[in-house]
Amino acid sequence: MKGDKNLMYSIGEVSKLTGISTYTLRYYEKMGLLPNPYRMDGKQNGIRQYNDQDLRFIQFIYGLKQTGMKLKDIALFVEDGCLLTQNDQEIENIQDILHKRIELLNKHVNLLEQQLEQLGNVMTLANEKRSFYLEMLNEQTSKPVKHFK
Amino acid sequence: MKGDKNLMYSIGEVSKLTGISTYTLRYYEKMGLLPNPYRMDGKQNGIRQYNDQDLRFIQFIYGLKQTGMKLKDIALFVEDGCLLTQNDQEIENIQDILHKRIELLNKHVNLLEQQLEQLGNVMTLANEKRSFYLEMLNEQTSKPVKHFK
DNA sequence: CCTTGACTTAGAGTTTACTCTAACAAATAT
DNA sequence: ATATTTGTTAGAGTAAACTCTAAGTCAAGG
Repeated sequence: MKGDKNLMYSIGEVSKLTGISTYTLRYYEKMGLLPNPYRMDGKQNGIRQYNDQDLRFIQFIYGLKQTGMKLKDIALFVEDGCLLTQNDQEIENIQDILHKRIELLNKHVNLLEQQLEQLGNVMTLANEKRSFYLEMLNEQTSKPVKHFK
Repeated sequence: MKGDKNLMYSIGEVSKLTGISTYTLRYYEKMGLLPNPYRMDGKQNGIRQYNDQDLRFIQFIYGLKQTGMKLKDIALFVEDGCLLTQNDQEIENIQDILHKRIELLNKHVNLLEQQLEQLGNVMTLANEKRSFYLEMLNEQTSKPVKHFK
């Protein structure tokens, strides 16, 4: 709880803080990427209220998405996470759930490592090509310009 | 020309060598990601023939795509490249084209650097979460299992 | 009181990037 | 000679991931 402001945020505020549109936030919720947030009671019954923990969770999930995890895989990950908080589940299942989550994370970390490698390769190639173009530019400018017109 | 086999490849061979489907290769060509390849003359007039240089180009382009460059941006990049081989262009334009290509590559390299950073963050978080789950698993297994059933 | 603005929902529409189908041609295999 | 394979085209279909619309609720400001 250290450093937490214990504030609640509307979907609009979360949208501004994360850069994810409200459409997309609701869509992610529907798709099972985000657990159902608390809703206000009384007259404003139904309005979503996010806390700091929710916000951090959304940012983590978005990080997974941004680095190429499929929405369906993220949903799987989140689904298992939700089961962990259901105390009425049989205790034996928790081990299976933990194994599944660990496996999913392992799979993603592997993917990230591959991406890292490919990214490096493309950067090298891009830099090489850039140097080539820069060289061409130099040649262009050092020689008197020929006009064909 | 060193190391080149100077072979020609059909679209099917290119597909097998690159792992890109023939549908996708033709689609990329239509979208302007790949310059029009040579076609056979005579009776087999119309059949695409790719050489080693084409193959390397396709692989570079695919690398850009795989690391998150939008097809439209790749098309822009390629479009400018094609102009370079049109000798009837006015010479002044070549400098502009080189500047544009360098700018596009700079933009992409920046994007890649950002991705690299985000990737690192997500990996750290994923590893942390994984450790947490592993710890939970250990606690689970060291204690006698409680049955609620 | 009434407008403005932020929220709610279900569901329709859009964009991107393929992915495939249909209909046909030409070369190779049986 | 016929069947199979591999190619050609235009254009239709699909899946994922948004993105928006329509119709409505609620509360604060002028």
